Amino acid sequence: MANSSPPPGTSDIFPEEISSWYLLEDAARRVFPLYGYGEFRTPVFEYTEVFKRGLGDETEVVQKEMYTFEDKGGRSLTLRPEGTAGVMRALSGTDAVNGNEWRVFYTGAMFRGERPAAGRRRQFHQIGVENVGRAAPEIDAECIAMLAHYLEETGISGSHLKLNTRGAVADRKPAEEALRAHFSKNIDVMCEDCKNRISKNVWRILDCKQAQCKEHIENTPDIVSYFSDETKNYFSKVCSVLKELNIDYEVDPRLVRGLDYYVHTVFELVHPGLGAQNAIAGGGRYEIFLPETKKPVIGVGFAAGMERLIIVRDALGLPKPDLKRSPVFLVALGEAALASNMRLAAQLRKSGIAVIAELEARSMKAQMRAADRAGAEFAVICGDSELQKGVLVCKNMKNGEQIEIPSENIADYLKTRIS
RNA sequence: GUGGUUGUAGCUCAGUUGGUUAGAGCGCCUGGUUGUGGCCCAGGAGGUCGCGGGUUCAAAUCCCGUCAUCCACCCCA
Repeated sequence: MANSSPPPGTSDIFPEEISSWYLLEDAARRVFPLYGYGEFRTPVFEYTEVFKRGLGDETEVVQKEMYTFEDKGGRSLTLRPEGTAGVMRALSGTDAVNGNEWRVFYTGAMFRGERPAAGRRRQFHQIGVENVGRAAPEIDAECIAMLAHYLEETGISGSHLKLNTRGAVADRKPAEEALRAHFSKNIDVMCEDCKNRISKNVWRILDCKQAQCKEHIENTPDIVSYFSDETKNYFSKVCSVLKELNIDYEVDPRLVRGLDYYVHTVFELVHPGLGAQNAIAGGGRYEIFLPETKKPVIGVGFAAGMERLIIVRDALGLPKPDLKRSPVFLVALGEAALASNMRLAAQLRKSGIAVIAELEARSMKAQMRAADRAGAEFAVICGDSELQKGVLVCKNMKNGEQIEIPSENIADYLKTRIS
């Protein structure tokens, strides 16, 4: 047991647990194309700049959670901490910059150098969706609807949607000023983090959980009043479309997300089945400035945490498909049978039957035990007498019945009987 | 990065105020059945007690350090 564990915050996924992952990926590949989204794959590492300019220099993620390294050519590269920035980088070379719409989804590993906890890993996996190039509240709402649809498809129920608006870029300044003015009155009694946040990212103070900050957060001025009509109209349109689509949500004016690129709609899907990290998915509308474009690339999207989805599925007691299937075990008694079984195994596999063949000619008892453990539906027994007669003994492992089958018919016999 | 928790066999865990050859259940192997699994019975293999140091006549047990785990803070998926 000495060194069998991988680096902190990473995990091995053994074959017996992989079915949960297939289930989540399969659901994504089924649902998202129904909305016109195609799968997109970007590198797991990018130039460090891609994330700095994408997520914002002052964000937690960029400041202290990125896995950054220099390659042999002296380039600063970073393991992607999230999926959006890379997709934007890729799409900035397309007509998305002119407002032509792209609909893509992705799934893959992300990396953040945090202390592991329940539902939080250093290498974790996300399924994400991006609608790029167009801005319309209807798209935001459809995106959320698609997330709800996806979740339904994975069998997860009982999650709760929180919704908020961060306002248009132009609206930010006045709101930020107001917040700063409000908090600066009491900042000396607030927590260290908040003292830091007041200059770097006032918004984050809103979801501080420290007791000494709570009361000052509670009497925060109504931010909405600082927003323009454009922002208010945009947000109320998102809400009304969600209502039309029968999607329940709760407007949470404190919902602030940690990435700087968000504008207008932000949302988070939380579930009680998790620990303290109760968000299973989150997203919103964003604008990302790229050096090679004059206008920002715009879009709306979300990402769901696959580990967290699996935790919730397990907490809900949802079944995992059983993928362990080795319906036929070839028992060999003696050297001649061993050789003939190798040929038989190859033949059966080519006709689509999953086979485990004995490779050492151990005792029959050991082989039968192995067949049982492999979950075989049939044990096909071959020894000298069978070779002489040109037959194989086929034993049904469920009911114990066994029958001699002419060797040339074995594939057909098994094919019609295995489930 | 900051707190706390745990670390004994492949797995889940016992191990009494420090005291001889460190245990159980499950799993694994062999036999009971000269060519028949699951149940039962008998036997067997398997442990640097996370690692390093210290205290002691004596350490799995006490102390320090370290690594890893899990959880919380933070942040987010």
